[in-house]
Amino acid sequence: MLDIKFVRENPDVVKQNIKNKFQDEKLPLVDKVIAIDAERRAHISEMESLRSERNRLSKQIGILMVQKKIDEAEQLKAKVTSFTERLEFEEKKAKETEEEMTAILMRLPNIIDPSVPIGRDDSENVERERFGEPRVPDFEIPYHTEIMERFRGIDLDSARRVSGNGFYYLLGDIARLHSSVLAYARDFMINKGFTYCIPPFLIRGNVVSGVMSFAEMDAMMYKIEGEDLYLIGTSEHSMIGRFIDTIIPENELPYTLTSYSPCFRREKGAHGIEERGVYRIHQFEKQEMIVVCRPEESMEWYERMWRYSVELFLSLDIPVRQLECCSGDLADLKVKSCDIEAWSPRQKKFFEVCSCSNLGDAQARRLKIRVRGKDGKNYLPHILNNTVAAPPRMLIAFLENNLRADGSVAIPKALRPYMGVDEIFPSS
RNA sequence: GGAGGGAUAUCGAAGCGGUCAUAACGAGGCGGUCUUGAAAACCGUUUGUGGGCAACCACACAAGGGUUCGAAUCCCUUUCCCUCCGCCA
Repeated sequence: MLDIKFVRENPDVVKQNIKNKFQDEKLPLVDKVIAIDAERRAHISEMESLRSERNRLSKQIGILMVQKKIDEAEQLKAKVTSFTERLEFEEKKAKETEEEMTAILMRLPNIIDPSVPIGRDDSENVERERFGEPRVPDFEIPYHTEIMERFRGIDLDSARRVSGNGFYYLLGDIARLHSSVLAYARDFMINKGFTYCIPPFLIRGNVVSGVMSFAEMDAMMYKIEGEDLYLIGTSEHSMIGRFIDTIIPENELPYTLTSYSPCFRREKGAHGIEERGVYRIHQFEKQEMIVVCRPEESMEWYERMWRYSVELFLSLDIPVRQLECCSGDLADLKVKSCDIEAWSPRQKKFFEVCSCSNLGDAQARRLKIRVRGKDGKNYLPHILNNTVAAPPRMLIAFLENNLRADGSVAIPKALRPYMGVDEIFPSS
């Protein structure tokens, strides 16, 4: 969400940004929102002067009442009543134009960073760098569910009967691997100086609508029947919700948080649930990182954050690449974002396992999250988020990359303290 | 779940239909006087958002409605906190 003042003063910048994102259909919105804003301010001025007049007269009425000058007071009362209708009209108009303005502002994309590559859609995303050696072994790598089944590590049939498609039972070593990865990811971030946090897994409707659009809400969120509560789709929802409508003392920044939560997603719409396996599911667990920082530091944090993901995956012997989102593929709220993709020796290509985003001040403006500066003035912080690890999906990359010809799976050194063993063997 | 009490600035707290929300009164923070330095004392200063070129104005007393010429104050709904009872990991 952009600042209306910025749009008013820099309409050409806003329009060029829309063109860069190939959303030309939104171009007319810029002039429209500027016009509505002018109308809105006119109504506000009129409303406020009427209120000022009413306050002045009401005060006089009070004084007259005390002095028992009832007739004069009654006359003034009539005078105030005479323009209440006009006041109510201006109040209504001011509110309406404000809502119209906000609705349009929500649709205008955030100004992207100059470094973002210009491109129409995900096919034009840019590979920036590869890390590790993508290898294709000389034996065949089975589909990830098959690897898990060899360990008696997954039961999708029962999950379908119990909960439906998009859920899983993990068992034995595979379940332990899942927990180990989460615990390792948690400690990895704690060692980077992040504060570990376990947030609420259910949040209120007003928090949900604060952190996402209505369309996203409908496509993603599960609602608890008869309660004003939603299951979170990611811990980011409750983590950011924590700061809604607050003023943060500057000396507390940066907030560097790493949160754990289960994530629940309806996955309604475009992609739907992947038919086989644990690639795209209704329920998974995730370790996340969130940074709230001063605007001038956000790009530095962005670079640091995606590199943390790279470091974590390399420490588990999983080759990755950084894929930068081009302008057209970048979500409207984001200034810059990239995916960390893990190597799949089975598919002989990379697939998404982490998503790192710098949202600039857009999220803070929407949610009224402010920082009190040393000079006493408030400003909007920048907010970033990134995946540390989402085990069900990353287990695919883990198992494929650490699988040996004899069917056993090597446990990388970093994970051994959590797994207790160097390798795991399929059940006979 | 039942009964009662409460939510006002950084904190405590007064105000309980008007003429003290530019929020009394305390405390804390900041600046100053005094002091070799510190403490104490004294003086000053300390909310946010929006509109306006500005002077200034409007809005905000948990949130949202209502009554009224006028609401922190009265009424309704919701949320949170405290005390007691019941239930329960």
